[in-house]
Amino acid sequence: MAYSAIKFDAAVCAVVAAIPPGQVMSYGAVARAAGYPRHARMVSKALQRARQALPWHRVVRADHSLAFAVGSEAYQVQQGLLQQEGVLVRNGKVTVPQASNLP
DNA sequence: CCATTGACCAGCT
DNA sequence: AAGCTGGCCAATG
Repeated sequence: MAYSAIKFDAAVCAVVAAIPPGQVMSYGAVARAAGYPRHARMVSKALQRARQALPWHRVVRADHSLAFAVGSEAYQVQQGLLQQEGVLVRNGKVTVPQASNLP
């Protein structure tokens, strides 16, 4: 099956849009959920291409650090957006407050 | 068409 | 625990 950037973008778009607030997902996880296990790096391209209002800030690295260089504009923007969602960024790593209650 | 680049990841030292 | 290495695969020059 040939790779189609359109379908890939659509799948990534859907997955990212489905990430609930206060939650984050790694690029690899998004790629897998979209059906493209090895395309972690392509997710970034897809997000750049997607001009829609996607919650791209909920996509972080597998080690929970932001994908941008520390101190860069994008970094601060993402951090701010996450903070609005209730996600804190400390020591270069995202930290989600208890989003679920214990049963 | 070959070489370089990336909003990455898992494994090893 | 923290850093390095190779692998990955499409986009770009």
